[in-house]
Amino acid sequence: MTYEEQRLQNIRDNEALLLSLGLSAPSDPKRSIGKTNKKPSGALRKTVIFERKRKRKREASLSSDAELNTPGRWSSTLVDGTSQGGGDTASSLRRSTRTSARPTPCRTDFGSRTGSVSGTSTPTRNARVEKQEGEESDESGSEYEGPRGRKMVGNGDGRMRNAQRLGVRTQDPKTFGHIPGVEVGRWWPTRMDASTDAVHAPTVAGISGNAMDGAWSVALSGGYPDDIDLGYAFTYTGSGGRDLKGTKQNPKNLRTAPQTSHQTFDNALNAALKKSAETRYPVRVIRGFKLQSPYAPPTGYRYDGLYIVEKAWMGKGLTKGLMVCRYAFKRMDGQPPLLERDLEAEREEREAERGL
DNA sequence: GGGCCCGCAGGG
DNA sequence: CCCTGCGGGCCC
Repeated sequence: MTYEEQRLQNIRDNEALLLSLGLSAPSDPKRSIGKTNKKPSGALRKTVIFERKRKRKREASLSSDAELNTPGRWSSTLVDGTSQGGGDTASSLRRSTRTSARPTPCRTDFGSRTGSVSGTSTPTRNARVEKQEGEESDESGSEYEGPRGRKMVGNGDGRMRNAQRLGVRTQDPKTFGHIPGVEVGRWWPTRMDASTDAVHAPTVAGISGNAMDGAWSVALSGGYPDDIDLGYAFTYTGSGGRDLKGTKQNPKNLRTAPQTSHQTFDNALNAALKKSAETRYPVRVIRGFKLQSPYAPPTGYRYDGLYIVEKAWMGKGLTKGLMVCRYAFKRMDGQPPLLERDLEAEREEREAERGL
């Protein structure tokens, strides 16, 4: 079986799994917009069509604030919920993303928060608080007003480059549920910025959590192309099984690498999601631009709200038949609707910019 | 677009 | 300290 055959087979299997869990459609029929007489193969067909149409290129370099401000156009298609707040459009959501992304005033004690389930974690204080204060003091001209922090570091060979620096974190990411002050739909240009806002702390890892408490958040970034994303439900693949060091002769010290061994639930992050399937505590979800899905943002990363891990199991992965840990997620009810990409509108916008 | 090589959080 | 992990900037 070729890679592509295996991928499509896994997508079919994952879709069938979601179907068996009753996740093939939103749980509340009233929340479903439009005609939803989808055939079981509908989601797969949609995924395939979408991937054929989608451009992989990241639309704009993130060096310009003006470009940071244009994560792409959205349709106002409602996916699994009714519009909340009456007349709230996708554009207003994006606007609020920008205007509310300014870091809140520094607070050094996180204290207890309502909605926190863990209550036992002791967040470490960010050591760069003082250094960060005073930066971006004049934000009036900055369209993206989210967390910043760039510093030049050596590249090991005399060259210098911009380094990602975490901003001032005012909330504890090791808690369950929404982060106070962070609305569903908030958008960031990078993982580091999402980490600063405490929605998803790891800057590389897809899963945040531990085996004892469960998972607080996950990032969907398209690292496993056989996962399926229905928006209100999706499958997710665990971590591990990759050789990140390279060979002894050629140590790459990579952050990601092809899978070379089986994943297991002994992996702390995989165990965290397995635990979440037992506790049914909510997991924050962010979707990234590399995710092959109609629900992925065109650029950057977006907070899409709370999901429940409905099931954890082992399955065959895409690489050499190696096993992976898999999970089925379902979106909780009563949240703002998801945004669906409008590829046609994005194409028109690109052409309009080209014509300028 | 591929290769390189870093920064970062979190856990052991 | 060490290691892992669905990043990202910048080189060619």
